[in-house]
Amino acid sequence: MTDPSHDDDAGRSRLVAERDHRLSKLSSLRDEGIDPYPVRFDRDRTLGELVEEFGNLGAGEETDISVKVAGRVMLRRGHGKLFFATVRDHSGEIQLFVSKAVVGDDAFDRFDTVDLGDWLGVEGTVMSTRKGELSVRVERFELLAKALLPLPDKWKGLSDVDTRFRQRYVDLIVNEDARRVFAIRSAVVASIRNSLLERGFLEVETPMLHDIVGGAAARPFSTHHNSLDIDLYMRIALELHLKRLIVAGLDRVFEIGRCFRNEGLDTRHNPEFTMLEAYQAFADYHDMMDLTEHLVAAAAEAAIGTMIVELEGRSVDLTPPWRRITVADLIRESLGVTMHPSMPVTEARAALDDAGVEYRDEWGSGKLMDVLYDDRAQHDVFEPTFVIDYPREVSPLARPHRDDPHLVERFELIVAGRELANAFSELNDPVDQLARFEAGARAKAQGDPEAGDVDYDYVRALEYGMPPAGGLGIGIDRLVMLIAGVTSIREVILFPTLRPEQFDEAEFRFPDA
RNA sequence: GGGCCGCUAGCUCAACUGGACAGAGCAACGGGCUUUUAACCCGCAGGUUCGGGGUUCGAGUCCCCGGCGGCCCA
Repeated sequence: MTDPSHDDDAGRSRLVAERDHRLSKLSSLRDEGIDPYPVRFDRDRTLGELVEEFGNLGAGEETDISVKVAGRVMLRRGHGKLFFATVRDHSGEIQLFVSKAVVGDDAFDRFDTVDLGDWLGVEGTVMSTRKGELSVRVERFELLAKALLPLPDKWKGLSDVDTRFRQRYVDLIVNEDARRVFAIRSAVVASIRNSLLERGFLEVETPMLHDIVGGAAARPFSTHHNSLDIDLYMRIALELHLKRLIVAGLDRVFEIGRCFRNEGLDTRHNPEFTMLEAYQAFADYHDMMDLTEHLVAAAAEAAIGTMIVELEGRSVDLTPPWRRITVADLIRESLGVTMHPSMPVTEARAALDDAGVEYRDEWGSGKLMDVLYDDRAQHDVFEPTFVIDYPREVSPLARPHRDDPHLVERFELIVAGRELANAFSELNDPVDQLARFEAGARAKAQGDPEAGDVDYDYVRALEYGMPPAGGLGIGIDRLVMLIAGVTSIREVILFPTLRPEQFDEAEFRFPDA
């Protein structure tokens, strides 16, 4: 390969030229016996801790307290025989004050070769500048890792969404808001986990590889196990294994885990996403509503310190209790139409015709009612609302309603027109469950790609007796979207699914060292 | 899958109804500066305008095909 220092930059991209320039800095350092990628650095505090400890230093005040800190160089300001640099770690930022008189001529020249994006370890004393900026007066510094590629615009950051998601590491370096969203995500998950553990729930992990499809209506990803020579599916839900544990007598269980659905990608769907499911013996769906209110409100409080969230220019108040309304009442309220799963199909179809909603011939009144709710009523629900009592036809794992056998004891939590949670009083009658599995299997045989299989082992489990139980599923990604106030699921998933990038291997060839 | 919108320097963006050599800020490079705060000042360089084809005296701009992305819909 050519020596970059003698290479002709003409005709090459600015990026390649800059990278080559930085590569030549690497070889210069190595020539001087300096390792540009040393093995470790002993810092004695984080930058956040440094700011916390010395934040009240008066302007111009200097200490003789020596510190060792590390961070990435984000800004640089040269003044002849003085450099200012801003370095950042995960916890905060600090200014470096690098004086030629303090570090000496050689080290000062070496600092001149430091690039934005480099990681530095420094040792020096804590001081405040004349303008009152907390700084470290650098006495020694060490390159901890060289950055070969330039950072995006130091002020505007990176805004191209494709690049932001493909190179999330760059997004997180330069976009404060991206860091904020993932801090919120971590706090939300921690809060939910803590809330459930406090209530006596046991956290479990169940298989992601399933031999049959069940627990939800969705198309699965298929894979193959070589040594057993069987096809397997990535799980589309957590439900059926967790309920086996309720059969087992585990009483209260939950899992926070990845599910996979082989569907399109849009602002609300990623092929892999995170679900919380929790099951509580001896409880019903009313108990699960109370639990949901607590989990969501506590998560918002923990993550952003308030239950008022801002979304699409509107405020949503998550303070419990939330409105509870039946599907039938909601349809009546927003469309002026009365529907019930027991109504004649012709009348149900007429209601959808009036609303301009399309349907299929094989759908019964319950399915038609659910579709009308889904298409015409759900989107207008903005404040947190439990929509309850769904048609039995669309809820194969939920228990029949205690007052109306055409309905099931089920709710969805709707916020800002989006479904955040789904829960039931769980069906624990093995005879009824088998019949519903078989109905689903018939639909699958007739070509419904989202229908599931008969899970005989699950029916067998029910035959051993599942206590009455309430179950709850919450889409964690959507909950984080709500609390963080973002409108795309890709904003809350660190590495969302993307079309693979095409690389040119020639761009990754390095000159001989 | 359908409709609409977009793709210009490493990043963020300009470029009139088709008109001259495609510009600017940041980053980079060279120089100056020992208290800056997106430091500043001087200088210099950087382009397959997503790709291909077409129309035209002339295309970043218009047309066609393709790629990638975004939004909306199913």
